Amino acid sequence: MTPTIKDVAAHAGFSIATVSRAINAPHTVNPATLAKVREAVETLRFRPSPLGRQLRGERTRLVGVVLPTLAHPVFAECLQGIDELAAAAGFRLMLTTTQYDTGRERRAVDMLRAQRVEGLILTVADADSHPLLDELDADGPPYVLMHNDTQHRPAVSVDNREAASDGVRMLIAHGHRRILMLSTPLPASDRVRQRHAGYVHAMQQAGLAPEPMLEIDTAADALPPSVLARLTNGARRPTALFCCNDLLAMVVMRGLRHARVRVPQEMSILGFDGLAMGALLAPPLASIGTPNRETGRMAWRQLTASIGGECTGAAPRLVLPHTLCEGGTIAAIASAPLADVAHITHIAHLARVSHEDGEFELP
Amino acid sequence: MTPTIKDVAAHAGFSIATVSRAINAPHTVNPATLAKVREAVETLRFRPSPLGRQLRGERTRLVGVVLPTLAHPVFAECLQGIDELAAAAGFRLMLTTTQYDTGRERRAVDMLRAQRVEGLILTVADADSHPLLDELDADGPPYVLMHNDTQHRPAVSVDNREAASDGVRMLIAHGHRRILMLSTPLPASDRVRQRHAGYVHAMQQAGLAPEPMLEIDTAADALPPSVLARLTNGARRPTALFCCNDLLAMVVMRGLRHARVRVPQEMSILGFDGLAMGALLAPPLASIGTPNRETGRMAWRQLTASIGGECTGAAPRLVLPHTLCEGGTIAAIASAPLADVAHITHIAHLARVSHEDGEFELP
DNA sequence: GTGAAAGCGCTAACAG
DNA sequence: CTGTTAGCGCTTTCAC
Repeated sequence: MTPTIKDVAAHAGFSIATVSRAINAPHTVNPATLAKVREAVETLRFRPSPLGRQLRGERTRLVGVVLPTLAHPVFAECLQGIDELAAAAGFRLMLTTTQYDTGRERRAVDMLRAQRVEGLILTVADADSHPLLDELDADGPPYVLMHNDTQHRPAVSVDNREAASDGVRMLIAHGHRRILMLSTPLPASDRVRQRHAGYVHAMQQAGLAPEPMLEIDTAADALPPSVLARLTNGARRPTALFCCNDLLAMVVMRGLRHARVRVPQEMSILGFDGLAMGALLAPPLASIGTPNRETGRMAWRQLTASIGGECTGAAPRLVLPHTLCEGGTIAAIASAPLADVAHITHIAHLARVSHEDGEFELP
Repeated sequence: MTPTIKDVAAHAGFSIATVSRAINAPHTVNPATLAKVREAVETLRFRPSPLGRQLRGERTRLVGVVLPTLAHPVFAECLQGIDELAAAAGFRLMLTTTQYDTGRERRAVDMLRAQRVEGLILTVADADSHPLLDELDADGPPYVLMHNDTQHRPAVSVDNREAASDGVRMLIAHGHRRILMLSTPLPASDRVRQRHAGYVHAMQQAGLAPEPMLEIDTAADALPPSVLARLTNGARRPTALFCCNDLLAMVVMRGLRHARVRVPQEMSILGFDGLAMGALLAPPLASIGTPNRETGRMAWRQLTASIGGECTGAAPRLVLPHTLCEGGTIAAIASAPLADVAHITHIAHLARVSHEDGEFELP
């Protein structure tokens, strides 16, 4: 069996208390004693069991992470960011995924609380109304939402509304007037809601008519005829598509390719996520980038601030800057000038970064 | 504070022993008592602390997972597979990533062993010679390697050598004779070594001359002139490229596109990994697919078999079937017939599955 | 059927 | 500076 502090004490010829002190407060023991204890620790290959410490109650050095899925690179990158800092700080990560299922979210959090995690980092389906989070606020360990875009709870994310607005304004600045927003058929997350609000805002600001999101089935091999018709026929035919995420954008690009619609000549495409892989497409996908790794890192920092300094009960909301990832999927087109374009110019200050965050790692 | 078994005992008017029994062996207590205890558990919202149980020593229900990175979809998908089964079985996952760093691998395993995990699932840089694994064999908890392709240790993976051979044989069957294998500049992992061995084997079997792997810097924006020259000039000019992974294949495809080399007309491309995203490229990337989610699941099963049934000390090696993901990046070309093509025909039995494993999940 | 008590590995008073 | 002791939350004999 693995050696315990008792074995070390016996081997070194001291009490377990002295061994404990030698390990946790070396300066309080006699150097000679220290040496003997260290020697015993070495020969027995003793590693103090966190369980004993954890049971004593002070700190478990455990943090729970709850994510919808790892199949989406955005969340995998966030987790990567958390893990970097957590490992360096000597914390252990307990991970669960939920597949966007509220029941699984609850079970996961219950399990993690039972394990006495010191804090939680989580991405939930919808953060605005969520009894689970209310409970956490009331009597739970500190937590930080990640990628959830809500005003009412501690969270780290980009401003999805503003980011979407910026993207749509860029499309408008390129001469587009009929811009349609596309989304996945899943029930709207807070993120997607915010992105649509941003789209609506930018359109109205420019005096253009926003439309409801058009839902696309990403599982299908091709775009259904009805969708294709909506995209390519009639006076309402859009000249640009704003896709609520990059994977959707890629699926749509494939669908258009099969339908012989040229991108960007006949249709401009803007995605959201800034996946590194988008830069490898032909043409490279223009997208709104979110700093995923950095989001994970900052969520960690916010959380440890709450854990360490008891001062502020809840971490504040932290808004990280988004970026515009330029690509080849947006064409400038000639069109009637707008009455007012003053508000468009401010996007110039945005850094034009190409996929800053996600560098691939090759196996 | 969170309630303990003591609080429940006090509330119900029984001893903590009875409460413990009511929870863990309900049939051994008086039904009336059971009801009272249950009621107390409900009102206090008592959740037994795993820490107490874990300290008692029997089982921690903790499993450690050590991966090189999550930035690569292959590993993220594996983890997804593990998590599915682990959560269902009531196990908790402790995760660490290593960035292919041996030092971090060791620290991660040390930390997890200290936490008294009941088992480990890990992907290491190179499994064949690895003191860490020898230690685990000697006195550690059971472990299973995932995606590491080695004969000498418990592992779940595809047969990388055979998979690579199958892929190269397919290229040969399409008429290709000058086939080059491309790899990333990283020090070779056991996987890449096996894949190259498979390439060499298939080439020699067909009487063709294998060549050393050509290393490509995937971080660069374009292919360097020297590489481009090797790929496009002279009599040794290859007609097909076998890339040791899909991301590399995509980078190479972009490089060729920029150099105005048409795929597949002037160059055929075969990748390895079967990333779902490959199907979204133009043309869709042909690749050798690995069942990642299933690899994770099977690694879990192998591990729990070792944990549960003390019978076999070590789980055996498990080889999962690979698949050929058809795409549009391979062209048939006319070429001199081979002396012997009998050995090629056997690839017909391989399932031609298009990206069976990785369905995207959209946020 | 139930309770008292010991002990898992460790830390933190409190004595010596 | 070091040892003794009392728990942390829980399970598990062993009596009653």
